[in-house]
Amino acid sequence: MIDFARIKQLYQLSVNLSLKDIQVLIQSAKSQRFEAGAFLMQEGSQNHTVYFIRKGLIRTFIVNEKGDEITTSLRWENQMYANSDVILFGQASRYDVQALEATDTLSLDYDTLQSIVERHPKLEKNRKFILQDILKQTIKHSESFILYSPEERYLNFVKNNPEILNRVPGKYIANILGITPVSLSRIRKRIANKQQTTT
Amino acid sequence: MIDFARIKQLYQLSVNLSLKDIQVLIQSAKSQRFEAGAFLMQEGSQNHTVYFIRKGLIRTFIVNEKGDEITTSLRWENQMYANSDVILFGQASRYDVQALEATDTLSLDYDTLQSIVERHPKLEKNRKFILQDILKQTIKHSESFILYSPEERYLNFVKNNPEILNRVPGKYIANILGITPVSLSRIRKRIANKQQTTT
DNA sequence: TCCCTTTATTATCTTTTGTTAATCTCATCC
DNA sequence: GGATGAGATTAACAAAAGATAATAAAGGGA
Repeated sequence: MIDFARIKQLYQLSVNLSLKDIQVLIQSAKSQRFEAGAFLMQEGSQNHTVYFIRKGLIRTFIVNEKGDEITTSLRWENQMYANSDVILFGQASRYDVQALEATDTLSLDYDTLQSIVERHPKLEKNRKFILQDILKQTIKHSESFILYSPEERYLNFVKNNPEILNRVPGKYIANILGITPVSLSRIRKRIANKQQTTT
Repeated sequence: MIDFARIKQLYQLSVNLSLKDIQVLIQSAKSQRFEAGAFLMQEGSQNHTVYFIRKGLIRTFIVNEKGDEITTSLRWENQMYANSDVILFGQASRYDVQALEATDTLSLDYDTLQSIVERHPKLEKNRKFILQDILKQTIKHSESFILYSPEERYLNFVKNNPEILNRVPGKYIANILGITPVSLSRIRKRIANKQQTTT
């Protein structure tokens, strides 16, 4: 039985998937739901799973020597998550991955995904597409630290991810911007004051 | 006639290139030399060329509103350079790319490279390999801003790129670390003082 | 070798951030 | 509805970074 909701979600992975390609993927993918607070993976794991988020929101964090949790990424609807430590660097995950809201995913083991792609060369283009897309985002993020001040990074974040602002505690956003929650609070105040003067 | 130096250089692109694959690439690649100070590309260009650096060193910089040059990347022997604005984002380059030393490259138009890869599926693995490698570096760079202080970033840079330190003006390194040259100077002093006290 | 230009360091001052802790706000659970 | 707890803001101080300018050092070219 074909689940049209699934198809629609998966279809957003890329522009040029044929119905047949989609079927191949769907048959291998598995639905998983994580309640708010549940962990998709934990530090030390070798979990090769690639997740596609149908609904919900997850964060990735790393615990530093001081014991502080540092959030390194947020992902939400129609985005992928794969653990770069495990999949790219071949090492145990330094990260924990946690659902911040009840989150519905489609998941697929990376090696399974690989073999499917190898047996279906047309999917290769999709893989490239996904890799490139992740690369684009990562380049932009990396560049933002070189080109912009913390305040500018915050303003850019607000502009580019307005729908996420009210779904996530600000302290996680602060981490991603490379600043402390206290500093983020001050930046917000500074911006508010500037706007007052302007208005 | 086969240029063995070229083969050796190209071979380092990846682990699993067959001699035949190498020949295909070599026949299409072109040697280009840039003297110190010369530009590989300039801001506004749509240059699709992918460069492989056989010898030498280049930097990528962007000119901000104030007119300052901000160096965003350095590349040297056995590394690739491709303009992400043009190739990934499909827009005119915001960057200038300049040789800091006399630099010998092998270059190939990206579209040509694409069509070669499409005609020789075994090269696809290599493309993946290269994309993944760039992604790894970019992730690490991006993460360093979230996880480490400027001082720690500098120490990491020194540890990971000792051979580059004496080939590049520190102000370019400062840019890449996301700090000002003046601040880098102070960090160096701070580190020197700490070591004195320890010894 | 000497000069000139570029780069690095130092100084001074201002602004921002980090750190820690206290206070405030708000949502939630019993 | 009151208590609880997580998150945000504010305060106060120390540390670090930015900006600008002056000085020192180094490197390259004639």
